[in-house]
Parts: sequence; structure tokens; C-alpha cells
Amino acid sequence: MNTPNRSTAEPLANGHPTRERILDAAEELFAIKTYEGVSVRQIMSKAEADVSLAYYHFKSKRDLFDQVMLRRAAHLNEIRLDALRAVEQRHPDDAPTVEEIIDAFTHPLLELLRNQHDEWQYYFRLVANINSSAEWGGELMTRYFDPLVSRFIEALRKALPDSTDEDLYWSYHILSGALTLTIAETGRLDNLSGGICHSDDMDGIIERMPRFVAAGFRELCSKKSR
Amino acid sequence: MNTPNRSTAEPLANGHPTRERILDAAEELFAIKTYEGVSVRQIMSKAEADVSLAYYHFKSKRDLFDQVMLRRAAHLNEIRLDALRAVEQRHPDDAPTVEEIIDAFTHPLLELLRNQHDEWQYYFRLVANINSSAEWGGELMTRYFDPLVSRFIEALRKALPDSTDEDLYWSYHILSGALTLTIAETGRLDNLSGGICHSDDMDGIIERMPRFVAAGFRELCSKKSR
DNA sequence: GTCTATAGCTTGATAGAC
DNA sequence: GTCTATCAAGCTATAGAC
Repeated sequence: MNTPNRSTAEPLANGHPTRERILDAAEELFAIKTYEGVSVRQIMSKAEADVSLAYYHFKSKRDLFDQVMLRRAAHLNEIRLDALRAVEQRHPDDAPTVEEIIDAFTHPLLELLRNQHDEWQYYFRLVANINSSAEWGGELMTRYFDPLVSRFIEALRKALPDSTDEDLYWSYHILSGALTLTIAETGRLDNLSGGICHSDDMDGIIERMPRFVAAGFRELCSKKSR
Repeated sequence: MNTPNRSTAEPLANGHPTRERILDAAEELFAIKTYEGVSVRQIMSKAEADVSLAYYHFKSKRDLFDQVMLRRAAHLNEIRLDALRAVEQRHPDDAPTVEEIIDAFTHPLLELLRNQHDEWQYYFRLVANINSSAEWGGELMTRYFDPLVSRFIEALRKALPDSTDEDLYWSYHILSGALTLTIAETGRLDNLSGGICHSDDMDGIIERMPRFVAAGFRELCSKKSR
């Protein structure tokens, strides 16, 4: 019944190794039911592995959570930075427009949620929950995303040379709230609009977010308006 | 030691009756540590009352949560509706501006967070958490706030007669994300800006939110832009 | 309205065999 | 790497005396 001593390391159950299956299960359950709302047992049951293996692969429940967060953050920062660099290379002499910068900030992320929805939806929900948590939001978002965000703020400062830093950071705050609510896909918009709009319609927000937000930035961060 | 048979109903410990103290404690702990992250024991310990009293005053932990949410929602809806009515009465013939409507939507709430911070901060944090939760956001926000929100959408539709409903609802979605992140007061803006901005600076956002958001609405919801 | 006591269960984490 | 077995602690909720 058992295939003994496979040359590759054994532990595949539904395609990929145990450690990855644990991370997948944890990501989904943390996103849906919050960190405290899920037990290690429930996670391991979904991962189809024994409880004790959680503590073989990870130091603790909290360590498992951190590894869930880390797994996808690097890739996300990379593709968003690439998008910003691409925009800047299209403008060797002048500054890119605010729309272009906002689009580089939001598009890669929203496109991932559209094109690879099943793989990314729970991670994004998790980020949305964390971002609006007074307990964890301040610290964790800073740790995982601030270098990238600062890079974007810098680009926006160049595109809006008359702005004050205060206006710039508050404008970013508004963008951040709008973006994280979007990736939460709560379904509230569906209820409110009576079915006219859908939380998971990424095309709907991809085309609207940069225009809306760029207009807001220009209103707050231009000289004439002060 | 005991003052026997007071004429007013007895149960005061630090000023107000047990039921209110339980609601206060629950509100704060649910906001800080999430629903699942807090036990009834912890709540009752903070409320300085016995565990069993939770089940005398409320049906269950979940019922306690619902009562926490309900307690302040009515007042909030009332003052925001009053603000909208006041704006409309200043415009008996023409439509109010988008700024005025957005201000009526945001100002009463943010002013409460500024002027009565200690009393309202935990409720607002709780609302922020719920709003970005895929589990509860869709349903609960709809239940507590949608009649009011629909009323504001209606006012905005009049102020932006060339808009489509789809653009209107997506624009509201952006506003909603920005507002709920604001009332979460996570401190992330403080970290990101290196101390230039502060999450709890309500004046900072009160004066910026209507201008930023109104510019976004006009960009998306005007005829010329399509 | 408030207390004590307790039922019945789940939790995070570990020890030790294979 | 994976399993069985187990621990001490904490959990929601209720029954019943005062």
C-alpha cells in the first residue's frame, strides 16, 4: 500500500507539500474568521494533517500567522515597484501624471485579484482586516509595505511639486482606505446598490480608482487650491 | 457597610448601572481584540461584575455584541440625517454642492470622534473592523446604516444629474473605505509620515475629506468626463 | 439582581514512539 | 516527518441559593 522510500521527499497529499498546505489553510481561515477566531486544530483539519505537525513546521500559532503574511508580501511589493519603474521609464524627462502613478500602485494588485482570484482572495481579505485594526494595523502594515509606499509617495511628490507633505500623506490615507476596502470584497456594495455593482468586479474599480483618486490628489495637493 | 434599600434602583458601581457597564466593557474589548479574541469572562472582569450577570442581562455573547452595535447606531444615523436636512434647507431651490453633502455625511461623525473621543473611539474602531470584514461587513453594515446611506446617495444623484448609478455607487465605495479607515485610528499614518500626520487629528481630515472626495465624485460622475 | 459552583467542551502546546 | 496520547488552562453557558 505504501510506496516506500521515494527518492523525492515524501509529503504530498493533494499536490503540494505539507508546509504549503498548512499555510494555505491558515491563510483562508485567518481571513474568514480572524486570528483569534480559528484554532490550530481547525487549520490542521483543513490542511489534512495532524495537529502536531503545525508545531513541527512552525514555532507557534503566531509564527504561523507571520509566515502567512510574509509569503506573499514580497511578490506584491515587487510587481508594484516594477509597475512604478515602468511608468517612470516612459517619462525620462518629465514627471509621470498622478493617474499613472496611482494606476501603478493599484493595478497590479487588483489585476491579481481578478486574474488569480482563487489564489489571492484570502490573502487580500487578511490584509484588509489587518489594515483597519487598531491593534495590528499600525505596526504590521508598516513592517510589510511601508518601503514601497514611501517610494510611491516620493513619485507623487514629484508629480505634485506644490504640495505640502501633510496634504500628500492625508491623500494617501484616503487612497489606502479605498483600496483596502476594495480588496476585502465584503459584498456590501452589492446589497447597497441592489445588485447594480459587485464587490468583486475588479474591472469596475480598476478603471475608476485612478481617475477618482487622482482628481482628489490634485484638488488637495495643488497650489491654486490653497 | 451597605446602604440598604436605596430608593433608586441599586446597581451602581462606578457611576452607572451594570448593564451599561457591561456594554461599555464589551465595546472596548470587542474593538481592541475582536469578537472571538475576547471572552465573556474578560468582559465581565473589566465591567467589575460576575460572569453570570452577562447571561442575566443578555441572551448570549452574540446578543451582547448586537446590543453593543445597536446602542450607538441610532444616534449616529440621526445626527447625520439632521446634517443633510440642514444642508438641503439652505438650498430650497437649487441642489446643494457635492462638498456640502459629503461634509454632512462625514462631519458629524468625525466631530464626535474629536469632541467626545473617549466615549466614541471604541465604537468607531469596531465599525471599522466590521466594515472591512468579508464575514460580517456585507450584512451588518447593511442592517445598521443602509437607509441613511441610500438617502445620501439620493442627494448626491441630484447634485450630479449626469451620473450613472454605477459611477455613483463605486464613488461611494471609495468614500466608505476612506472614512472607515479614518475612524479606525490605527496609527499607521503616524508611522508612515514619520510623525508629520496623526491618525487622531480629526481637524486634519475634516477639512480634507470633503474636498478630496467631492473632486473624485465630480471626476467620475460628470458628463464631460465620459 | 447578584452570587457560587459546576458541567461539558475546546484550546495551545509538548513528549515520545516510529 | 508523521503519528498517538496527553496536559493544564480557558471557554460558554446554566442551575440554584440568597
